Amino acid sequence: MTPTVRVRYAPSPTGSVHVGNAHTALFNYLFSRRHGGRLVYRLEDTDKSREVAGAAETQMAQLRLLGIDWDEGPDVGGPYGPYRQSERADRYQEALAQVEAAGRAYRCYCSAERLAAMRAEQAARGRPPRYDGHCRGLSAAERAAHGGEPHVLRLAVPATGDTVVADEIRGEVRFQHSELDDFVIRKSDGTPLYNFGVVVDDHEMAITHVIRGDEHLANTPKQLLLYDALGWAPPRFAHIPMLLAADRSKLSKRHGATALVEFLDEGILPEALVNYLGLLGFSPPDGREMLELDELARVFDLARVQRSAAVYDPKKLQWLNTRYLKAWPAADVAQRVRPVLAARGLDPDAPSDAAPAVAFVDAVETVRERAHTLRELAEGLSFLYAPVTAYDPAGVQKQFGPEAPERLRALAGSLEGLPDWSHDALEAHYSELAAQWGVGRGALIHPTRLAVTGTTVGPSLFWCLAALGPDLVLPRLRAAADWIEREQPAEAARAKAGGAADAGQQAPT
RNA sequence: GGCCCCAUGGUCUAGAGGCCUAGGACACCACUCUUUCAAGGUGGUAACCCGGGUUCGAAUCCCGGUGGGGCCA
Repeated sequence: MTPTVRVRYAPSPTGSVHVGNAHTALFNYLFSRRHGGRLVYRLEDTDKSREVAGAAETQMAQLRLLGIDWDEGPDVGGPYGPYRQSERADRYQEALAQVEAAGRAYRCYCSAERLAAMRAEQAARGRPPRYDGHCRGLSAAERAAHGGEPHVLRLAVPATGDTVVADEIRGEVRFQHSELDDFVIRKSDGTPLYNFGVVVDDHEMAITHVIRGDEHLANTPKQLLLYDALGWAPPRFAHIPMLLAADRSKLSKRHGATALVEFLDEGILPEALVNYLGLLGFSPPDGREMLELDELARVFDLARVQRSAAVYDPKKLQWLNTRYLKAWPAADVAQRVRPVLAARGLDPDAPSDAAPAVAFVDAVETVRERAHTLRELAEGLSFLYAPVTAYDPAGVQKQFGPEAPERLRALAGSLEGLPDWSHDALEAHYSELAAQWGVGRGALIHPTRLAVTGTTVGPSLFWCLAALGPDLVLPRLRAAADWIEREQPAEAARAKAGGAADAGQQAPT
């Protein structure tokens, strides 16, 4: 009878969710789902000085955005609560008293000065800083003499022997007791230290597997010693690789976007982010690259988790995102892009210009071909739902030469009566005009694109024209002609005078 | 500084002694497609950190070094 797998994710509410934390949360989630277990969300909110108001709620919301949810936690409750460390003070006190009563810990009255002097002396002799056990040897009488003086509680670590961490990923890691000192488990103000708190929480919440970042491996022997002192059976441990920045240093704010929301704001799909995170430090047996949350959960296996830290690469994330954008049904993508459009004041159902001739999903279907993010998709879509308010400057230099106004007007005129506004008909019409006017198609196509979309990039021009429809295209063509004359009167005048041998030259700036 | 972990191309990784003249993916480069930009297609550059062992045989096992990271202060 193997007990139900119970894992936990225990963040501090100090800010928004960071990719490293999301990675840890994800691995815990995957492991729990894979084994039909339970995921516990525990708030490590004892350090009130670092706590940020509202951060706990924000973090939970952000994780849920990724599709990661939990079975027990501060917001959903559960049979092993409370799930906030700040509400568990009495449990820590009980356990603290228990270790002390069992004689596994002792009070230390050493002053800060004595400790500092000791460390200085150790440093001078090139020794590692370590408590010398001064108060461990105190007699009952000496102890009594200290009475109620301020003190800390230290764990009495065995002088000899070792503690072995049987890590699920790294195998057996051995720590000599002589390397560990009698570490403090209760501060002079009575509060427990980190290592003590986790042990109590993990035990009382019946956690079976502690899956956490590699940086905790070195804390594990201390925790194991604590389990022993408390007479509790320890859980299993699995230390997963940390996430590193491109320069292989620990990920931090100064390395650009590391907060989950920053990616989401850029238009990365939560599904793509989860997929990417799932591939850092883990790879499925079949080598597939595109796996959504449920598929990852199906194949997740601690035995396939990498031991070395992983540098996280936004480029690959973007590649995955692009793949999702193309793979999903257009209607789904359309739903995702609506809020992004709304944030820019655009509503496909209520365009601020005349209504385009294309259905929204169809527009998404086409425009998504060249988008890497929802943001780019929204940008690519905007010419359909809002007037062109500016022209790409580089494009203006190239395409809006002195001859442009006349051509644009002529184009508008010839397009005016066109009975068929389909892609193919428009393309045929442009080919004809180009031949008739003795110019290359590009000389017509590029200025038109700039005039009707404001940019030099986008889907096939003929698709754009058909999508916009004559009601939008004709006025934009004429408006662009007017704009050019207004902005570059000298050139326009010269062209009109007929002496434009150097037509197409750059405008003086 | 002490202890611990880690080490396959720029990055994520496959590889659990012969299947490896080391595979895939991202990125990069070239070509191609083309009305633009992407996407796509094709091809290419690029790695087992170093040194010793063990073995008939090592990317794979052992030891040492180096490098990176973490923890403790």
